[in-house]
Amino acid sequence: MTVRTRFAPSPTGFMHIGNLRTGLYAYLFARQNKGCFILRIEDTDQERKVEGAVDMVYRTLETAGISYDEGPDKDGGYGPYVQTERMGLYKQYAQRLVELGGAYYCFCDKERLESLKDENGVHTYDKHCRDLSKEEVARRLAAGEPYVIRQKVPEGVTSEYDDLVFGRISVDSADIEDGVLLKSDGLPTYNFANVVDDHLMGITHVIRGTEYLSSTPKYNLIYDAFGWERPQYMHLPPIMKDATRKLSKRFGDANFEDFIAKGYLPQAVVNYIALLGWCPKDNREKMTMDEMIEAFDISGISHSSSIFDENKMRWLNGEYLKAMSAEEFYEVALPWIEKAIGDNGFDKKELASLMQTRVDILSEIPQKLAFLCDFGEHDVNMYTHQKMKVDKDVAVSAVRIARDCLASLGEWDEEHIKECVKQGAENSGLKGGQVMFSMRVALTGAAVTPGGAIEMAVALGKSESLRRLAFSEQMLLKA
RNA sequence: GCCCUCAUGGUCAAGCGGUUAAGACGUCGCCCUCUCACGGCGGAAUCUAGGGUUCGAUUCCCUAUGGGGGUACCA
Repeated sequence: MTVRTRFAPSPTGFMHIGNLRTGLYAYLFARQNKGCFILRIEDTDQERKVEGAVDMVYRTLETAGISYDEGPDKDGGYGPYVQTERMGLYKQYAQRLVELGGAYYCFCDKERLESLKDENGVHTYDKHCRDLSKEEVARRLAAGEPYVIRQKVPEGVTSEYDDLVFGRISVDSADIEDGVLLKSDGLPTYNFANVVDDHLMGITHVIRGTEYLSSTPKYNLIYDAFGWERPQYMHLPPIMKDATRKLSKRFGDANFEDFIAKGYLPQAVVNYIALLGWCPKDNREKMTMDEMIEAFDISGISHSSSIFDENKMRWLNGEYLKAMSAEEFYEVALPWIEKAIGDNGFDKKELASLMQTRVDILSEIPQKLAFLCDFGEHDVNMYTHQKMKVDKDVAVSAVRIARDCLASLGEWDEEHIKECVKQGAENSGLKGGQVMFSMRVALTGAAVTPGGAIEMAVALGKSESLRRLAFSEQMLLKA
């Protein structure tokens, strides 16, 4: 039998990491088993619906590299794939379930339900309408009384199933309420819509969060009442923001698109979230999508929740950046480099190579390149380096030496500048390091720079370098 | 309250009756070094508690504690 899994997000805002991970696992599992991965939009909650959220689901899946075989825009014969477009179905199936003895009409009003609450404010339906006679139901229906359709949970049984990750889950039917399947407005509750849709779409493996772990026995009873084959279940522990709070849509940073905007690579984010709650047999961490499909296995899925750690995701992103070829990195870094240098004619390729080992996420680039456009008076204390025996006075001569020898230099590249400065240092009796150090600070006006003196000189170009050296020399003299 | 479920360093985690309890992030120290990175080396840091079972429990069972979820005409 072909494996069919589905991802069923609600379009209620952006897609956070936890949601995406659920979709990712469903995708990995389907691909690994040469099965089908289906996208279904669960938009029955009109009140929480957010404009444009459906498009965002498409966009997110696409940039994350998760492709689906069937979905609203990709009919596979099991459509429609948007719940609001399936509305007619549910009432029909609910009525059929009544006929099959798995559900019943209920005419209880809000007040009566309200009065059922116990001291904890929890109410359990007392099955008041469960045994209404056929005639009475027909009569009240004909009279136009408002009604809901409730699940008729069998009494005195234990509903069990074997979850693929958590093992056997069993719940006593006494603990299962006769819940509403079809609301008084004729629309289905999630519980019911899900069962009907999953069955009709031929879903073989239901993959979703643990919030459904303990209600799954209840859903299984519906499958049973219909005489439908139950699917397999794979419940996934939640991703937490900290020890006690789940990641929520309000925790803005958990938004996939925000991470991309912050300069994370989609594949790095996807790789990281795959690792939250799953560990491959060989403990690998950096994996391509194909490698994940290959390595994915249920036994490696964790049973406990895990805390989202952006720190580690940063590191992983840095690994991806460092593993890129110079050209690839240049391409992704370019927008950020341009942001940093504006219209100035610096060599962007050069700058990119400076940045590649120095950033974990692309958004760090502008700050690290700030020295290119921001130069002027700076603190002379930066010229002090005890270990190397550099102080303000040594720095003045060092900077002058550098300026003198570089002024007449023809070829402005790493090799020539290096040779030139080395020679200048030798002739003057200063140590190479002393000149380099002073020159680097004089060129940038910064204590911390993304590279050494030579690299800074190359990045700045000849005329700008000489201008800055002269400026710093004067500044030191005056100090 | 009741039901389901989880519990290894700060974090992600391996482990599945006998281990010096892996690895990674972070952190600290050292090396490299003109600063910062990169790279290399090294350190500190973990089995929630109490009972069982067993020759032997991190591992199996029970209980407690703590966390998460459910208990809706939300999903």
